[in-house]
Formats: sequence, structure tokens, C-alpha cells
Amino acid sequence: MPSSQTIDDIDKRILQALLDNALLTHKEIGQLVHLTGQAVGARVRKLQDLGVIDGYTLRWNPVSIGLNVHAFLTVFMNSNEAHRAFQAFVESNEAVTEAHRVGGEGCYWLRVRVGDSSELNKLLDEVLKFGNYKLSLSIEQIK
Amino acid sequence: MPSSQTIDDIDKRILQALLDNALLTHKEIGQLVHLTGQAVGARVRKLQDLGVIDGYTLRWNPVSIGLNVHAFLTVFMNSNEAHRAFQAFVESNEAVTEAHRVGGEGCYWLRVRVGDSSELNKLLDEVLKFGNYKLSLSIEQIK
DNA sequence: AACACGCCTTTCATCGTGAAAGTGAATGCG
DNA sequence: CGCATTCACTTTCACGATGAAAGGCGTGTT
Repeated sequence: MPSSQTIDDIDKRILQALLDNALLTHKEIGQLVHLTGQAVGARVRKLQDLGVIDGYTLRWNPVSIGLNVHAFLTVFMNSNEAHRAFQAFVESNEAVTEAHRVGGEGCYWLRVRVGDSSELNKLLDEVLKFGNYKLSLSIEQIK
Repeated sequence: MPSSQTIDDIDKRILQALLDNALLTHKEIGQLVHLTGQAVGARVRKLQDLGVIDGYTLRWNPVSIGLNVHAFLTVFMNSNEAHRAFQAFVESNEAVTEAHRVGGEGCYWLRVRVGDSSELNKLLDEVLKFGNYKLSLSIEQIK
């Protein structure tokens, strides 16, 4: 096993390469960092065991299946009792693709994807039951 | 080739499965949707060709490499001339992991990851050159 | 009824993967 | 100083996932 507990510079370069393209073979990564594919494989396994790598997923294009609206929502809660219900709402609503408890501006931050503004309207009505919000619509992702 | 241009329900289920775990073999996905691995492979290729699937990447844990601070930044620009410079700044600054041009609250929305609050401080100083901001710190991701 | 087309399955060769064994360097201990 | 131990890497090898090619089946068209 490679540097069994610590994460060195080579590990970070492997991580970076996989973030860019998780389908790279260990051999290809090995050419970047000057190792054999098997050595890279061992390091990747280490990164998984340490919890640095949490899983493998897709980069994809929601617009292509009709999710044209991409919005960010900062939510301000009305009361202190609504939190549990709000979290349940977030969990069950599939338009909410990411959610954080935050400090600073607002109580929660949500990423929302819906097909059109009428669906957004419906969602905002739901959110209003729990508190106020500020909305930003993504016009273009620049990074 | 499967339903060469359109995306049917099976495609969506394949997409969902891969979003959850991109390492599933085509055969395993095939068992979920009642197809052979090869048929699944053909559909995945179609999704790639159509641009629905944009690439493969990792789910990972930034905290494990010392990026303990996760912040959302809504930026309000000072002047109309600063946009190009701001976009260049965003592009070159590696603490900014995601950025959008937005409408609604603010002009830009940024996701920021840094190691500690002093690094955050430095970043905010940079941002102040372009405009004002509102900051939210992620306390816990709930989805 | 015959044909064509789309989508699937079957078959097959290739290649990536992880386990096991071996090499070499660095460190520790007598 | 020499020997053993450990650690990371390489080499070898067997398994299985993948994609190409060919064959089968249903549907729609004339």
C-alpha cells in the first residue's frame, strides 16, 4: 500500500486527473505521474478507503432533458419550529438538487432545477410556507 | 442504436443509476432496466453523443485534504467595466470551484472552498476590488 | 405479403483491473 | 557492520467488462 495514511503530491495529481475525467485508465494516469497502472490503482484504493474519494458520478446536462431553469435560493426561516419540516420538504422534493444549512445570509441555501418558470412558481409557493427567500437565476455557468 | 434521437424512460433510469454510481457495469444496469449489458452500452453511448452525459467525475471530500471552509458568495459589481476582469479572476482563482452569471439577487454567484478563514479573508479582499458581496458559509450539506 | 428499419441479443476478441509474488531502497537493531 | 524488516513499486497472471459484428424479432409501410 502506498504511503498508507497520508496524502502526498502524487495522490493529489491523481485526484485532479480523475476529477477531470474519471474514465482515465490507471495506466494513463500512471503515464502522467510516472507510475505503473497497478501502483496508481493502489493509490486510488487508498483514497477511497480514506474517504477522500466518495464515489463516481456523471457530469451531465440537465437542459438536455428539459430542466431549463437553474436557480439558487437563499431561505430565511419564519419560526424555529419549521426546520425539521423544511428539511423533510427538501429531501422529498426532486427539484432541489443540493441543499445546505448555512450561516451568514439566510438559514438554508438551495440549488433548484425545474423545467420552466411555472414549476419554479409552484416551488416558491411551497418554500413560502416555511419562510422568506431570495432568488437568483443562473444565466450562464462560467466555471 | 437505441431510439436514436430521443430520450426515453429507460435512458433516464440509466442516467439516474449512473449519477448514483458511475462505476456500475453495463450488465448491472441491465439487470435494473431489463436489458443486456451491450444494449445499455449502446444507450450510454447515445447519451454521450447527444451531450446529455458530459463526462465522468468524482464525488469527493474536500475537507479530507484540508479545505475546511465551504462558502457561497453573491457578488454585486461596482461598475460595468469590471466584468471581463472579474471573469478572468474567477477563472484563475482555484478557490472558486463554481461560478455563475446570475439574474435576481446579485450579478455573479460563486462557490468557494478554502482551508481556513484567513484564506477566505484574502479571497474576499480580492472580490472587493470588483464589487460588493454577500457571504453564506455552509455549515452542513443536507442534500 | 414482403420488405425495411430499429432495437435488441448473442458471440467473440481486446483490454483494464486487482491479487500475488518479487525487487529494491530505507530504516532499525543486534 | 551486517542482517532483518518494512514499504512502495513492478511484474506476472487470471478474470471480467467492453465494444464490434452478426443474427433475430417486431413494427410500420407499400
